Amino acid sequence: MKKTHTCGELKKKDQGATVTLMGWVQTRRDHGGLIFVDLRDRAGLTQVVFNPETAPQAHTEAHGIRSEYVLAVTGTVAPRPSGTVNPKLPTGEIEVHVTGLTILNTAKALPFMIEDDTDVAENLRLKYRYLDLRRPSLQKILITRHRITQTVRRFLDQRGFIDVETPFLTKSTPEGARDYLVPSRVNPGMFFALPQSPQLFKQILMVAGFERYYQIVKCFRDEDLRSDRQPEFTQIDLEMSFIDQDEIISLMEELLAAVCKEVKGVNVALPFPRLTFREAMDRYGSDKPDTRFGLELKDISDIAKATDFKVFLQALEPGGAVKGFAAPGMAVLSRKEVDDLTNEAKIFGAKGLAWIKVTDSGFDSPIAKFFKDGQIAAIAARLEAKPGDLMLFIADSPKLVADTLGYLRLLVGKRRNLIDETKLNFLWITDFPLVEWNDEEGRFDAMHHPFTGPRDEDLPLMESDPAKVHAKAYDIVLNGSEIGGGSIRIHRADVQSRMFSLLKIAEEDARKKFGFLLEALEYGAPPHGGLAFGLDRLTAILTGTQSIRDVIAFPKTQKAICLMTEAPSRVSAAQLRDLSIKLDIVE
RNA sequence: GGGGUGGUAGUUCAGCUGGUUAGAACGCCGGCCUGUCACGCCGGAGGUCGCGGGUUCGAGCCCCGUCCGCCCCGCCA
Repeated sequence: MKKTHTCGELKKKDQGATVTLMGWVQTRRDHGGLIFVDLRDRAGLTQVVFNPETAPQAHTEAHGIRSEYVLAVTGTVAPRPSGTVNPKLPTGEIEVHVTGLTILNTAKALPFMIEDDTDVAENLRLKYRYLDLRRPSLQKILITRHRITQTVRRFLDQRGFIDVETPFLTKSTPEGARDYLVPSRVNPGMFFALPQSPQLFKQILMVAGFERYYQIVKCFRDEDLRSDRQPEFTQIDLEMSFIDQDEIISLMEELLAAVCKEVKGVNVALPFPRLTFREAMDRYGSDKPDTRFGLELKDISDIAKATDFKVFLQALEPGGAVKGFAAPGMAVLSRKEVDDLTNEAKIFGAKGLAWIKVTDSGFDSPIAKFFKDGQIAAIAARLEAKPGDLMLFIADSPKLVADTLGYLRLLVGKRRNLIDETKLNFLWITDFPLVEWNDEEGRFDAMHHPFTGPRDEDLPLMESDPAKVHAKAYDIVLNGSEIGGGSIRIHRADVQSRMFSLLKIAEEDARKKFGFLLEALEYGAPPHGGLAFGLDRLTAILTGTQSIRDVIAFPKTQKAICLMTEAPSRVSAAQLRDLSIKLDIVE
């Protein structure tokens, strides 16, 4: 017996046809006489009918059917009697009058129901992931993910990119995130690392002359999880030779446009807007701003300096900033609600949240007494605040001000429903600093990674004023999420060694860690650069889901555990012995 | 490492100020039902109140510890 159709495709025009469907029992409605079963497969639902008069044997067998039994049914497609058409189902005009039933498998009573609008605890969903994944909404997401990767592969193939696999068992590099380590049995005491990204390999492929490389590939980072971070995640990774930043950016815009066209049917406008890192931080307090709404931050340090408000004055002294924005319509907030906002600000280490309500008659604020005539009005003008608005201010170091206000801006945007969820706002962030100061270590760290090229015009500053050097690095942001990033790489060994000395990485250490790349750069490395997209995040945004766990078939919990397989787990003493590993755990 | 939040029937939840036998809905099981699609009607079973300790005459409820899920800070590009 073979299935002839899916459960999602039969229509009125198929009436009279003899068909065989195979699928799962969504629901059974037993009327004593007639039995209705909604049969489900990945394509949809079809109602099949067991009639005791026309098919007594099948009807008798159908009594034993339960939810999620796996059935093969053969029967005739018939239009539904008038008045019983179900407009909610694509197949709702027809039903299948069953003549033959085979129960292919039974199912135990389920831990939860297979339906889209479920609110089952996520730990149960993850334990029984195979049941969770039966839900059409999750299947739809994974199918969309498939369509995204297919579109990407087609596009990149057409543009001359070669799919090359790179090793998963590779070399640990202490920079960046923590590595997942894999012990080498045949080399006792030695470890591979799972790649945080194929970064070095794709550069080597450029040296090898592949010119255009791509890979849709798993990456591994042993850091704490978030709703948009899994320990293993997928990158659309690519690298090109003989190109500059603008060429990569416009090609990637075409790629993203093709993806949006395919999965959303939307023609996104090209080119995408660009902001420099500086401008993004100044205006939005974030290097991945959500530009679907306004509420831009304004610097009021100059006005604050002239007030008598000690909190502002003390923050400004050591090079701090006072910034704020106007939260529309939030002047009605109670004292408690404003206190709640203050507590949100404190998450980021803010010592407090200054606020001024703008009313029809003037201003209302506990700090008003510290301001001289006209100062509050000047601030309100700067923030373009209107009566009914609540002006919010943070005074602290520039980084803390940006982090806190960037977060509050998002919070207000969400609470005031200012975000148009139908928008797809792509945005490039460019001109990142090459390095950032690491106070704890007392040296500069690479902002992107140590192979990112400095802007040509900034090269002379690498030794004299490193903080002022800009990188040929770019991030792509979609609706406030960083969905990708890349850079033009350093392809000359002399620039690379200046970079290492700037980062206080000794020549010898550099040789030990990535000598193979440095050596490769000495054998005719072409100028090259690339980018990697976070496929999981991109898919999450395009499918409108909150957590990337929903776009990964078998995700891990916040403790990096797979509840279905119960990985990670203990291993046998023999396995450890093979690997020359002794555990040091207090039981 | 830290902050927040949740954990009571298979599931989602309610459970008052600590007080008799821990409830509801859905699901499940049995019976009835020939046009349902949230089928309907009747009946029934089902509880380690996450786990451990403490306070108390008495704990689902209070205290301490601990485990797990989720959100976040740190971390991570």
